[in-house]
Amino acid sequence: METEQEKSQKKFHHADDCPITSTIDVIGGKWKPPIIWLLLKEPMRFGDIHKSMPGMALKVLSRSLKELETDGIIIRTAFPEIPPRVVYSLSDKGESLREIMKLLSQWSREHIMKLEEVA
Amino acid sequence: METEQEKSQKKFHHADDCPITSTIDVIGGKWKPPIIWLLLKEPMRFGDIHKSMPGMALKVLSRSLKELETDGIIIRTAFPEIPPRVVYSLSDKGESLREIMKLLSQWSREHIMKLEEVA
DNA sequence: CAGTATCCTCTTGGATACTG
DNA sequence: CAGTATCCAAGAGGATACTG
Repeated sequence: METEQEKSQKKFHHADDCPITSTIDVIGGKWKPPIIWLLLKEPMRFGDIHKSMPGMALKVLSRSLKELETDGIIIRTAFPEIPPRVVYSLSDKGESLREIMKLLSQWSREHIMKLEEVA
Repeated sequence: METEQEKSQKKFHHADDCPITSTIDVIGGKWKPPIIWLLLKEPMRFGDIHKSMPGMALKVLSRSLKELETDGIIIRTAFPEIPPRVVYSLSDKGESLREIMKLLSQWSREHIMKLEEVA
């Protein structure tokens, strides 16, 4: 009998069709994982996210947030105040990434950070 | 009491320190996931991997394989024959990605492909 | 405060030709 | 067969100045 993995492997012939690639497209890149990771803890304002990521250019943050919003991972809520206040939070779809994020983080601690201790 | 997630979030202030980012660095990019996915099924020769990924440039494949080898994910075995034969297989560390890959693939099927059916 | 606009560099990805 | 070498295009990432 055919396994689940074999079934889904038959589905793709190009990388674009690979189910894993399409997930990486959504959560991949240098800054999206830390952004999701932060928002998994609590909703945050634009400026606070920025402050939490020293080194990330403003443009990169705003583009990342826009893409995550387009992909339905996060929700942007703007309050019509002066000065403006914008809060980003995870959608249900974004929340559903929690287990994956935990696994990715765990794998890193077990397979990457331990090497650094040795080095 | 402090959760596991809170503990590891304290550890990073830059994206480079984010544990999830360092995992994405290893398995991210356009072609690495499909390569790992293929090798999770069985060891494969260079040419066969190439044939399985139409559209991927040779240079990209060889660079990806080299990086995966450097990161300890795959093992390169060259047989001293003419014509040469080189087989790539997963290391234990690569094999340990199986659960993550399954989750990523599953998430895609549940949250991305279903949208395409509607569209 | 929450972004845009501009200009820049570096990496990734890609097509094609060539080699041990 | 299993790659390299070369040249090129596109996008990600980054620093800084500006705006509603």
